[in-house]
Amino acid sequence: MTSYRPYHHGNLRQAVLDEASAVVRDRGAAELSLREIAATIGVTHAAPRRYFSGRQELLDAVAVEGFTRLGTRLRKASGERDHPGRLRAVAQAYLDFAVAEANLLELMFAHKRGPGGEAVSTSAESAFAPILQLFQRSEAEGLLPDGGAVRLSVVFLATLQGLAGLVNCGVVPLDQVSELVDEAVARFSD
Amino acid sequence: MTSYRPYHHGNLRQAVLDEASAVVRDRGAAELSLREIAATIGVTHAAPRRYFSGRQELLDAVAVEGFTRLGTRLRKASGERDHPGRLRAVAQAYLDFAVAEANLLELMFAHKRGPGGEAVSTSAESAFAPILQLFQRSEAEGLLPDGGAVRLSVVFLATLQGLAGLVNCGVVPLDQVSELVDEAVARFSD
DNA sequence: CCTCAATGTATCCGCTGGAAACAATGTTGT
DNA sequence: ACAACATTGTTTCCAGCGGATACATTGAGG
Repeated sequence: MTSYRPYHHGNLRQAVLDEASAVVRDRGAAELSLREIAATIGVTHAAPRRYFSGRQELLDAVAVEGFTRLGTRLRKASGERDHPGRLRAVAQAYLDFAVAEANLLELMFAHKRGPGGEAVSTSAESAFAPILQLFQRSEAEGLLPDGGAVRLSVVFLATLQGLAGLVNCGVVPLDQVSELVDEAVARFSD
Repeated sequence: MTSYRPYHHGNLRQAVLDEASAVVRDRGAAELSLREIAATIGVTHAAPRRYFSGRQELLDAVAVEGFTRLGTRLRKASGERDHPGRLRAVAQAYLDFAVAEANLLELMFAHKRGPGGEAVSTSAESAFAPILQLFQRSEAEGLLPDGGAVRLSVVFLATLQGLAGLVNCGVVPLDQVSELVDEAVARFSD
């Protein structure tokens, strides 16, 4: 007997978002097709439009979800005892995420965004907050020269994101990540 | 009198490549359409296929051209006298390029590549060679602690590329780039 | 001149994002 | 209980895309 499928899905928005995330993870944002996602869920290609006004908006939502998950990981990692330990843990968490979710990271840092793309920017700032707080705390504890915690945190973040990008586009081999992370941490530990 | 258009274009490959570069620069790689490019040049949409077997191959060619231009700029900038000066000049050149060619940079560092994508990787390595040489030279001149010039240069490059990414995706405002570059250079000057 | 390779054209395919009119289903007020 | 309304999914259309193939035009070499 065929399972009965009601006219209303009940949770289409989340189903579409989940499927979109899966497609991005497995094949990248460029391969994402609204029609394919709808077909996978078992719904007409016009149905998802009730929740996402277009392709770009769906991609933005996937990016926001990505930043939320990244932020959670960074926050968990920023609780080590000493300054270099915190940097190391955060850097490791960042690159673990970046390598495991290469396609998602590319989407998250994509230049292009739809109307309402501010949501992506604010979710990005939230995700990066733990890094800023880490430097501010270390500064307050006297583990760092006074002043410029914001600047330092941004440059540190840039280093992590840059490493992630170089790894994911093939310039840096995976087996060198660990020693490069060590070098990066050393640059921000004095 | 209407200019006579011969059956054979004479330089179609270059014309397609130039137009593709212009589209990427102005609207981003995602907006690039083979048909539109062909129409702009005044040729059938199937004609460019004689030179680029598909869309991805054309994008790869645009990326290679981008790395070539970036490499030229970096090489020119790496001729300053002292180590911090060289870092500063290279960093400035990198971010100038990144900001002016945001869409192109995104394509250059894109995860996805077609068959024959090794050409992109090798052109990237060539472009980055000046940065590696810069650190090796500084090390040889005793301006840097011995060992790890390769690691240092990769992490420095990552910092630059990361800053570029953060600026281009809107996380870092343009008017903070200069002071962030200073901070980054300071991290690699001891 | 004739042949042949190179280059551009014409035409077809399936797929995509998007828009609009329509149908089925819940919900709410009386 | 029932009518009016809002929500949600369907159907049907469109133009554009990348790609493939068969064909026409051109130029180069024997």
